[in-house]
Amino acid sequence: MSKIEVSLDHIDYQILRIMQNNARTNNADIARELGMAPSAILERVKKLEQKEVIVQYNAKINPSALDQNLLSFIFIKTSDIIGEQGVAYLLAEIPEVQEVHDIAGDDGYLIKVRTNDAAGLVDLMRNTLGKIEGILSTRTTIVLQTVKEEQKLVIPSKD
Amino acid sequence: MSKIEVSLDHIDYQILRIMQNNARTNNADIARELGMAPSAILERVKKLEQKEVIVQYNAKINPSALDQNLLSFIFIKTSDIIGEQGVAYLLAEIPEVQEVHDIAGDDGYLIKVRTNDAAGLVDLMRNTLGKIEGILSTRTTIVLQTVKEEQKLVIPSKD
DNA sequence: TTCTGATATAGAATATAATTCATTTTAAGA
DNA sequence: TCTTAAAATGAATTATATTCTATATCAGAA
Repeated sequence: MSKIEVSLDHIDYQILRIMQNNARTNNADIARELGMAPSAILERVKKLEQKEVIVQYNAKINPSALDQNLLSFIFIKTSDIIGEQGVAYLLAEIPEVQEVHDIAGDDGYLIKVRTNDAAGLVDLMRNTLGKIEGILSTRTTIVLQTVKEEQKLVIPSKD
Repeated sequence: MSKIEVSLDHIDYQILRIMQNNARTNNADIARELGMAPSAILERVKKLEQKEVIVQYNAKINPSALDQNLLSFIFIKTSDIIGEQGVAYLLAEIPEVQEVHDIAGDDGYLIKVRTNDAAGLVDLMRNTLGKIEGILSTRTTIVLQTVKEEQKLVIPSKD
């Protein structure tokens, strides 16, 4: 997701606000809500996609429906040189790893991992992380309960 | 998002896989891909929503398009009693706070925060977090670069 | 002011898709 | 085998997406 410089007007913001809340809202409904023609909405949405303002449409699935009940954050110290991110890319390839962040001050990464349970986490650390060259140490934080988990951005109310 | 016990078959898994990758895939396309009638897909998708397997449809927006270029994780120690989460709910109400997790071992929370820049973070900490009773201390980790950020779950390939 | 070009929108026409519903199929139990 | 419930199909209807052309809007140049 590259840094982009785009100019969005308040109609774009309204579209983003609607889409962020329900990505399956159809153009006709958006058009009705904003008092515009569906074709105009279609054009704007396509443009937002094309400018990579809208990156993706996700269905958020309840982890417990797939029996994925353990969420963990792991700090990982590596031998990666600053600016290089060899280990990071390896981490990013692991399906259970949802996020990989290069963090300041620790010569390392913070990753977010979802597994079935504690056994699954141990297994992942031993058999997957354990096989990655360049990991010097890890520190794991277990999530007991998630109170909020969204990726909604704050959208300006005016231009 | 409550814990749920549901029985999903491999067709449900396939639908979830498709929806997770593109929540705007229409029923007709899913039907074509799975070799079924659109009406059958419609029924299943509605059932998945109703059973709260699919929780929400999100549009993922590029943060930099909204000039939100700083991501931070903050560990927060509080005077919350175990089991009670007064501070957590206050944190969850802050729009810039995307996630609030109750974590093990630290009498505290881990939150994920998105602001325009460092000044925005300082402002948030001073004027918003600073006003919350019960916060004992904070430790902030700044994200320099995000290598991966998804919420896709690992979906079983068989029942 | 008047023209020009670029951009955005509306609105009509057509293509696709969603939705409903009656019928059929399937699978498990009696 | 019969019964029942759940799920799927396929046809019919309604709604939406998409395309296209004509207008409208606006900024800058003559």
